[in-house]
Amino acid sequence: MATQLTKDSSDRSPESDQKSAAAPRRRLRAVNREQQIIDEAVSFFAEKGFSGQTRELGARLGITQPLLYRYFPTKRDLIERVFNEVYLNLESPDWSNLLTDRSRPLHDRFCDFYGAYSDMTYRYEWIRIFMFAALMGEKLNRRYTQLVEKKILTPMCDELRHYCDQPSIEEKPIRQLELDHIWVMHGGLFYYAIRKHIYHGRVSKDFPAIVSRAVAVMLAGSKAISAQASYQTTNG
Amino acid sequence: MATQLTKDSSDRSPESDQKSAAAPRRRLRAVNREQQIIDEAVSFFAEKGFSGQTRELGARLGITQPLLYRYFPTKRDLIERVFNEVYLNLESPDWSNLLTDRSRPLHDRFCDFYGAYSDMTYRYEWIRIFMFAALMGEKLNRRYTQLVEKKILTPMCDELRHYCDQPSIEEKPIRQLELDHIWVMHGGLFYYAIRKHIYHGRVSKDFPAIVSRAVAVMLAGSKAISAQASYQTTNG
DNA sequence: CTGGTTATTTATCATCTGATAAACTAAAAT
DNA sequence: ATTTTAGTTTATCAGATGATAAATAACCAG
Repeated sequence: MATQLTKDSSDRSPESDQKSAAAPRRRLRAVNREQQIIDEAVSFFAEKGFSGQTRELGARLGITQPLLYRYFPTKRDLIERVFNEVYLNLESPDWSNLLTDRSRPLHDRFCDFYGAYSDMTYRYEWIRIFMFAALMGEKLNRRYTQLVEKKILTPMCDELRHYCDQPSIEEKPIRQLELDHIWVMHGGLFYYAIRKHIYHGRVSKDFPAIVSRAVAVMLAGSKAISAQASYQTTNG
Repeated sequence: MATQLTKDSSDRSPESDQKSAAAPRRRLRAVNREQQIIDEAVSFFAEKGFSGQTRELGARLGITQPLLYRYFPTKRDLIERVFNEVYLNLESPDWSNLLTDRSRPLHDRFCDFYGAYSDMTYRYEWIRIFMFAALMGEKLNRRYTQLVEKKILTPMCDELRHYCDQPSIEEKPIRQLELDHIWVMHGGLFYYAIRKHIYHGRVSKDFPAIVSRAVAVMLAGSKAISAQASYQTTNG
């Protein structure tokens, strides 16, 4: 209670007549200001969640809160723009090319993929906004995980089948259980970013080493297991 | 203003003389009411997050909002009790006994552990409250992950070393990278619950099958990898 | 049945918070 | 220099929200 939001305007004496230091209210072109707001909003909402208040966002930008409403009709509209900003990059890259180039060892392909993928998504802002959105019940997350299943995990699955001398996904369709198996590795690596950026826990810096080992174990283990009948796809 | 808080007292006609249906304001003993509030608060905050409003919580309980403040001085106090309720169960069970019983196959031990562990933690309320708390910056999560590392992952690591004919953790201490390796499987399985309860994504029902396969692959893969020099602990 | 205890409600406060309208002013146009 | 445009602030609203005090009534003891 009584958490004063009024900043320190009270303890700034009215005698402070330093004109130059007073930051003479610079004006930006609309397009620039809008982008500036979005950029700061990404950082702000990533830190505070979407219940963060518009006045505080304004303060971080050095502008007043009503100015936000010149550029975004509602807070919700601003949030949608933030989603776009963070999410838009995801459609663009075509990971499957990286994953399915069979002229290279599978281990290397997976490692390189996670190098690129983690650069894009294992970031403080990305991870946290993604999780905040998920907890809010945004549809964004389901759409994204479906995209991941289609564009990343399914190709991975096919390559893994090939690696283990098993029929391709065209010959034998993928079951959810098989996707979930790949999800364990994929989610396990993603969880590294969750531990880092959401739990603020201690994680080793050498993420490529984690990836390399996880991939190596997964490949070797899958090959060994696929030799046993019990883990084969049961339809046959 | 004039958002009527009085529930549906307005649209209940004064002629409704059904004494029984009118729910004549039952009183509970303080202890029972307190527990009832906590139980509902767990469900409520799990769904809405901790920015959920006390009036809505009261409505779900069929009581007025000020009554909450008879039992909990502030909303924060109620939240702390919710943390306790969800978190308290964690200290009690001693997983290491289950994990370190070398008279049983390691695969079975790991599978049984995840059966019990998931029953406790892969629940809607637990997962979501845990994630909400983490995003709020609560210290609960770091404490918990440290507990997991100490009580679960470290024993697992030791058993895995033994399984791969490597020196015990007493002979050669565990590095963070090695913990992170186990974290990939552990977090990967936890991520199944995240996909289910936070993303509301499609997951296969047969979680034990996922565990069994993930464990089998991890064990076989680790054994295969440990034969290669490149993935040995480098100090030696 | 009566009176006391206390669980519960009603009424209300103070502040927060998203949003709007009008005044203001820096920068561009003439 | 003057006018015009448009970026920004000041003032303010309406509803939301955590919290408090006093009134009410259900339950229990005698």
